[in-house]
Amino acid sequence: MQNSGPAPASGNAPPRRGRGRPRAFDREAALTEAMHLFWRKGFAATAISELTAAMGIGAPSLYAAFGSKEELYTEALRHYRERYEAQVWGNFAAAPTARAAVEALLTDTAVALTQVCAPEAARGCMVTLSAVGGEGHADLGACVQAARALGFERVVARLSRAAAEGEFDASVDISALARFVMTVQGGLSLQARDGASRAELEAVARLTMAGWDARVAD
Amino acid sequence: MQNSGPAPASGNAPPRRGRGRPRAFDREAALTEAMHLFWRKGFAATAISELTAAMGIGAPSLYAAFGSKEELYTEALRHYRERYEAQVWGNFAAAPTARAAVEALLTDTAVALTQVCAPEAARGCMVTLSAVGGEGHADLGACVQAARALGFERVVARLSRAAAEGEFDASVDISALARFVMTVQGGLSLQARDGASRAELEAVARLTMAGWDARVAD
DNA sequence: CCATTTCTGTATTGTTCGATACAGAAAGAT
DNA sequence: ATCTTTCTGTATCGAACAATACAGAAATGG
Repeated sequence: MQNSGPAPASGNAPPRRGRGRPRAFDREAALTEAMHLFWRKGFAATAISELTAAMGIGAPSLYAAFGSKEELYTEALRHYRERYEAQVWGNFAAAPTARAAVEALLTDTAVALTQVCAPEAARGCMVTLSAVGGEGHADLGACVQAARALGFERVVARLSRAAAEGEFDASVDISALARFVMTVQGGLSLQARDGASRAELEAVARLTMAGWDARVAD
Repeated sequence: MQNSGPAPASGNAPPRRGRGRPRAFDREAALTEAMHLFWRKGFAATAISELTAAMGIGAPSLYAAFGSKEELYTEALRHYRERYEAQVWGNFAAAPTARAAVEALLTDTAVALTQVCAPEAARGCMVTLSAVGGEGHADLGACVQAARALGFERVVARLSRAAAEGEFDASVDISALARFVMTVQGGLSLQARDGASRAELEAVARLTMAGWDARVAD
């Protein structure tokens, strides 16, 4: 039952082909296709037959390589985060001030959510919009919820540091401000899902920063 | 195939019992249970067997009364809006200024999203968080998307009126401001789904209004 | 070479899905 | 009372679901 793949990613310097017949498909490419499908349709509404068709493999290959539908979803989620996280959080982490970090977060989110990668690509963040928790898969739900909580914690940490460095005074409610930022950031995914353009989302980011400036002394 | 119920809700002064055996269950009560289930689990992840169990009826009664799973979802959605819309939009409509209207909208949304009605009730707005469009049901998806668009249009209309009445000057980008408000309002559902409290959501509403004040001359 | 190991494609497992056929029950109509 | 109409409960439909059995193919190790 447990994964017995050929030491899936233990390093990668020695490709370390196992003994038997080699896998005939690119595991990462197949995972990307699965990610796209889960992203667009969600967990429950995506059938194994759709996955195998999109991944270009048979069902036994899918189960041999990924274990189960749940494990495949978990890996697809990890793949998604590894692929897109830097796009949204990279400038946030590098910004010199908390204000610049939050502005970068919202602007980069607006850009990331509106770049069309595929003709019928999913719109909105896979993590933000995932409803897998309510669908009766508590473990997967906890997984995406933890991913969402991480974003909030990052903002809280950055704001705490800014407060310690005197970027704004101690009267600012850091938790409330962080939640405000994450509320907008999440809302951007909902807007993107309903077809909002990049310019429209960037305007939302600007208005949010106006709210920031109204509350935080520069 | 088409609904042949006894003139379902043509008025209600004459209960207007049809000819045959009377229905043994309360249609509205059953619809409420279906709404709760769809709200919590979504369309695809809710099985007919779960619905019949929660509604306390057999499958033939469900199909006789509601037609199909899709039609039941549509009715549950209508039921949801009829039941909760005033709670969120009532004060918005009655407010004397656009600012008061938006503030009421966000505050009332914060309250509505955090009032627990049932032990394991769904959290977040059924319309905002519905992913039925991506699940492969384009018609239902268009239905919820239209419901979401209506909120945006209401805010645009109120802001346009305010601009015409001179509440703020003509340089304000009404569409952008409305989208900002709806982005926050949607984001509140995501926060509520992840367990945010009423006080936390109300703090987000306050920060949003600070942003409003920063952009709009009073 | 042959043995071992692992993957692939076909076919199929048992289960659950959404939706109905059917017979009996409960009402109005006459 | 009898006929007609409509609802209820059981039992079930074909289709689709997630997951596997199995035999053959393709690689390594000896």
